[in-house]
Amino acid sequence: MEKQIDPRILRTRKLIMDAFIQLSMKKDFKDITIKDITTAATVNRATFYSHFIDKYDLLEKVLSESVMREIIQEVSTHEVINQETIEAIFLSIIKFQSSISNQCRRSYEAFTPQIETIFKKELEAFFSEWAKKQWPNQNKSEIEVFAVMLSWALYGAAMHWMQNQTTQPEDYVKQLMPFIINIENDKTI
Amino acid sequence: MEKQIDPRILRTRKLIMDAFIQLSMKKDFKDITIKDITTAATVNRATFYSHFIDKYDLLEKVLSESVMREIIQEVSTHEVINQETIEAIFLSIIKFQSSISNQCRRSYEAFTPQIETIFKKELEAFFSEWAKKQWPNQNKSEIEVFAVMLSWALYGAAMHWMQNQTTQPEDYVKQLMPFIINIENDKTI
DNA sequence: ACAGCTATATTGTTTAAACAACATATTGAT
DNA sequence: ATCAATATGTTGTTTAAACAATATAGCTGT
Repeated sequence: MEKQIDPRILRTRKLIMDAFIQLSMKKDFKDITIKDITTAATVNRATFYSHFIDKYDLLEKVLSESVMREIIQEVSTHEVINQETIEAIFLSIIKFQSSISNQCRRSYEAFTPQIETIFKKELEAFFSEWAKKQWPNQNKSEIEVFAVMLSWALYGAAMHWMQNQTTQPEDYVKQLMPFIINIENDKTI
Repeated sequence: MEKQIDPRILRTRKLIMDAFIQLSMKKDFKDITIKDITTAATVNRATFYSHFIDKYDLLEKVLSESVMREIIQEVSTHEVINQETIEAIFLSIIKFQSSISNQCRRSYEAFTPQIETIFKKELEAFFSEWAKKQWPNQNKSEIEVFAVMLSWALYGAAMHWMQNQTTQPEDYVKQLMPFIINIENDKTI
C-alpha cells in the first residue's frame, strides 16, 4: 500500500501553504495574489495551478490539512474522549477562530461559512474515528450520529462564546459538560 | 548580461545550506552525514552531489556565501569606511567565530585554516570594492594592497582577541584604531 | 580478520517544476 | 469611458531533481 508520493510534491505543497499562512498574517486575504504566494514560496506561478485550483481551494486545504491537524494533535495524546478532551478541543477552536479573526479581518466574515463547514467535517471525522475505537461493538450509523452531534454542538458553542464572550472560555466550557456527557451516555448503552 | 539562474537551483542550494547550518548547531561537523543534510533539506541525496562536491565544499560555500554575506550586510548601510565600519566588522568576526567555536566544538580547530582563508578573501573583496568607490582616482594595485592589509590586520586582531579575551571586544577594537587610521591616511595621498 | 552494516559517490531513466507564450479578466488612474 | 498595467488561468517545451541500481569505502563488533 502507501503510495509513496514524490517528495517534490510534498515540498512544493508545504512551501505554498507556509507562504500563504505567513502572508495571511500581514495581508488581508482578498489582497493576496497568486504571484505573492508563489514568489514567497519560491515556486513558479504555473506550479501553483498544478496543486490548487485557486486561492479559495488553497484556503480550504490549509484549514483542513494544516490548521486542523494542529488542533487534533493537541488532543491526540488523550486516550479516550472525556471531559478534558472536549475542553481542549473547545479551547482550540476558540484560539484558532480568534487568531484568524485578527489576522484576516474583513475577509473573516466572508469565509466563516466555508471555515465552519471544514471545521465541522474535520471534527466529525475525528470524533467518529475515536468513537469507533472506544465502542467497537457500537452500530456504525449510531457512531456517526454521535460524531455529527458532538461536532456541531461543540462548534456551535464555540461560535456562541465568540459572539458573547461573557465569561472566561475555561468557565464557559464547563457549562457545556452536562449536555455533552448525556450524549456520551446514550452511546454506552 | 545577468545569466538568470533557474530558481530551482537557487532554492535547492538554499535548502541544503540552511539545513546544514541548522544541523551544525546541534551536531559536530564530523557527525553530520550527507543523508542528514539532504533529509533535513527535503532533497534527494544525489541532488546534493550535483551542487556540492562533498561536505567540505559545502562548508566552504556556506561560509563565504551565507555567513559572510550576513556580516557584510550589517555594515552595508555605512556610506564610507570609517572607524564605526571597522568596529562593526571586527565585532561581527568575533561574534561569528564565537558562535562556530561553540557550535562546531572539535571540528573547529580542524577548520580554522580554511575558515581563515575564506574570511580574509571575503573581507579583502569587500574592502577593495569599497575603496574603489571611495577613492576612484587611486591606482588599482594600491587599492588592493590596502584591502589585503586591512583584512589581514582586522582578522589577525580578532584572532588575537579570541585567544586572550582580556578586555571587552568593544574596548579592544578601539585600541586598534590608531594603526588602522594610518593605513587609511596612506591611501588618501 | 572478516562479515554485516552504513555512508559515499556515480549513472541512466523518469517526472515535477520552470519557463515562455498566450488569451482573458480586473483593476486603476486619467 | 478608455487605455495601460496587472492578475488569472492554460498549454507545450525544457530542465532540475527524484529515483533506483550499482560499486566502493569505512566502521564496528565478534
